[in-house]
Amino acid sequence: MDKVHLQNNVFSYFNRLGDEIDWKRLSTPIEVHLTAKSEYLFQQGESAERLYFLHSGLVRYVSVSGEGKEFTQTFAKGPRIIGSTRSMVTRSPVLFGIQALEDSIITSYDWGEFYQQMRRDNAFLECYSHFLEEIFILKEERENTFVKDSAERRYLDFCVAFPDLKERIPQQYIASYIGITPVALSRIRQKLKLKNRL
Amino acid sequence: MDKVHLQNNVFSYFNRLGDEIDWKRLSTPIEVHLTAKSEYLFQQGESAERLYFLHSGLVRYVSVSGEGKEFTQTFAKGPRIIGSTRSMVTRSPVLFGIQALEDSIITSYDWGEFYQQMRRDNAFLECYSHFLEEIFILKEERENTFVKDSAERRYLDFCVAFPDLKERIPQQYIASYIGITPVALSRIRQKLKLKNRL
DNA sequence: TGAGGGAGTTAACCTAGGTTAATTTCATTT
DNA sequence: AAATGAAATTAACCTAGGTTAACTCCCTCA
Repeated sequence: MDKVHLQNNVFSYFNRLGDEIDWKRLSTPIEVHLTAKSEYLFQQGESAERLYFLHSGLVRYVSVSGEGKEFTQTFAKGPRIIGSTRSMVTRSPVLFGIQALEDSIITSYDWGEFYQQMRRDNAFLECYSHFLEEIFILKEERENTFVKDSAERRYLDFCVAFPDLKERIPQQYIASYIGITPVALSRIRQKLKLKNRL
Repeated sequence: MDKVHLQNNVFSYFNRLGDEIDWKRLSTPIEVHLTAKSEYLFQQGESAERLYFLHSGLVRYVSVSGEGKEFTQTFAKGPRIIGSTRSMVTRSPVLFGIQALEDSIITSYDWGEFYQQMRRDNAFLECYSHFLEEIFILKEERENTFVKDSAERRYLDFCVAFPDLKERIPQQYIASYIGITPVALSRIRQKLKLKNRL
């Protein structure tokens, strides 16, 4: 599990989105983070101007409201880029923390350096914009779901979108992902159970 | 108001995000749309794989739920890029229509051709990714607002985010932007009025 | 073995916002 | 000036989900 090997994982992930990236440009050092279950990679409010890559494991993005209520923005399973685009780009504190739900292997680069070194590489930029397109589309879908759908519908959608996660993570996190309390989710599940009995 | 002039508007808008774009690459023809107040540039469900630019005027993005309820995703004032990133990128039907709230001058390019012609230009790609970063960040903020804030809070935020629009557009569209019914918005405004009397 | 302690369930009550419908206000057309 | 009609307000009633709290399962750890 050396750094070279991990770095190659990251490269091949990027290469899947658009090939011929000239990785020789990249000299900024990779950093390794081993984040154990329930620990935080970084906390809300810190500055996390790094490009993180989740090699293996499972995390959630959690943000806490002024009144202290937790809200799960999303879940992410490796292998996958993670982190806060907003914080990287605007050089401002992150609006959410990243918590490991299972032991996770994560690496990171300083985004400022990474971007400066790679931004003249056309293949990289194209790949970066495809990544942005993708996360934008997901956010747009999520916006729609909150406005148009009931909590019950959102729960059913969650079960389709993350079929394996339903068993793997505590129910309260699912509730906070669909934007309701654990109590309300329990009620909904109860109702669904009765409905399917008929 | 000839096409050359309009095209220059679009170019200089892009150039503000990142200069030195080589516009000589671009040969796909620009198209002009004059969309009168309350008319649609395109309707939900159509294919709108074009890069639109709103030169002047005001529009809203409207999507209609299965039950026939309207929801306003956002408002856009010219000059600004408009359209559906999702539809452009995934070549799928748009999930919302664009309706003019005031007479608007809009131009468009076929996105497939535009992108093919410009994608080798580093300055353009960089500028495109900055655009994507920006719209992603806005969506993320909007996601947060729906989960964490009350409708009253969202209304107050709207008034700050679009100070001029409060007077310019019908209240029902504001309601549908913050995700509530016109009746509920009216109630909230009433409550705020009383509160500020004290 | 048994004593926490967190996660989920259930029930009772509360509240924000939805629904329907009546009323008013204002803008446009004739 | 009258007539139409859409937009906003208000009131009465309803419902989804929040809040609090009691109760039950585990699971862990001593």
